[in-house]
Amino acid sequence: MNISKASALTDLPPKTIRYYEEIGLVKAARAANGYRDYSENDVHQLAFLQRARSLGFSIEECRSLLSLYSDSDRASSEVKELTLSKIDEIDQKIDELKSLKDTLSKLAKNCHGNDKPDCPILDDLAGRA
Amino acid sequence: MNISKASALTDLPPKTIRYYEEIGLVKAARAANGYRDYSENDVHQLAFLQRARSLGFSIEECRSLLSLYSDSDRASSEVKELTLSKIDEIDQKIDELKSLKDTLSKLAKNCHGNDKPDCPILDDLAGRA
DNA sequence: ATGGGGGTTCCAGTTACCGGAAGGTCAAGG
DNA sequence: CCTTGACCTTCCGGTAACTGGAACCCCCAT
Repeated sequence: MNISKASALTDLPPKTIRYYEEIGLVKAARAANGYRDYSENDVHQLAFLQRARSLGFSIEECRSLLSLYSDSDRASSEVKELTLSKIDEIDQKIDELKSLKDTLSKLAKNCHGNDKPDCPILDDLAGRA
Repeated sequence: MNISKASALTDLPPKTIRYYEEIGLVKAARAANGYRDYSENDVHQLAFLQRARSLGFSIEECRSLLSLYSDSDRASSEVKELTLSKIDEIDQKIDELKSLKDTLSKLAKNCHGNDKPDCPILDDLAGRA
C-alpha cells in the first residue's frame, strides 16, 4: 500500500513515516514507480511506534523496544525495566513541574494585577525578593 | 567585568550568555581588546533571565518579561496574565504526565518481568491488547 | 619564548519532526 | 490525447535553546 494508506492506518503523518525510514526504524519496499510500498508488517511496526511515542518513549527507546519486539527470545524483564525507568522519569518531571507551579502561584498571588506599575513578580525575578 | 565573572554571578554558562547576546537579549559593551565587558545592570538582567528561564518561561516570554521589567510604566496585570497562563500550561503538562504514568504503570504491573519472552507491555504496544 | 588560562568567532549537532519547493506519476474527464 | 489534480518523490531549511569543538587572539608569569 502507498504511504497515505499507511498514514491513515497508523495515525502517523507521511512526513513522520518517511522520517522513521530515514533514521532506520521502518523501511518500506519500493514499487516499480519508486513509491514506497507498505506491508501489513510494516504497518504493525509503525503503529507500534505511534503508540510507544505517544506514551513518551524517545525515538532511541522506541528503537530498543522495536528490536525487543522483533526478538522472540528476549526476556520480558528487559522491557519492564525500560518501562519502570520511564515511570521514574515521569515522576521526576511531575515533581519539578509541581514545584514550579508552587513558585509561580505564590508570585501571582502577591501581585495585585492592576494597572499600576508595582509588580512583585518582576521584583522577585529581579532578585529583589 | 569579563564574561566568566558575569557567568559566576548569574549562574549562567558563558556559552549561554553569548547566545543571549546573539539573539538580542542582553548586549554587553566591548573592552579595547574586544572582550565583552559586563556592567552591574547587565548582570542584573542576566540573573533575571536565569531565574525566569528556570521558572519555565520560554526565551520569547523572557524577552517580554524583560521589556516589561525595563518599562517602569507597565501595568502589573500584564505580568500577572503571563504568569497565570504559564501556570495553566504547567497544569496541563502535569495532567498529561499523570495519565502517561497511569498507563505505563498498568502495563508494568501486568508484566511479570522475568526471563520468559511473554510480555504484556509489548503486546499492548503492538495493539494486541 | 613559552605555557596556561582567559577571551573571540563560527560551524555543527542535538530532538523529532514540519513546511515548502521542484518535479515525477497516475487516474479521470473532455 | 491532453489536461487537471491528487498523489508521490527528494532535498533544503527551520524549529528551541543551547552545547561542543575548532581555530585563533590576548595577557601574565616564568
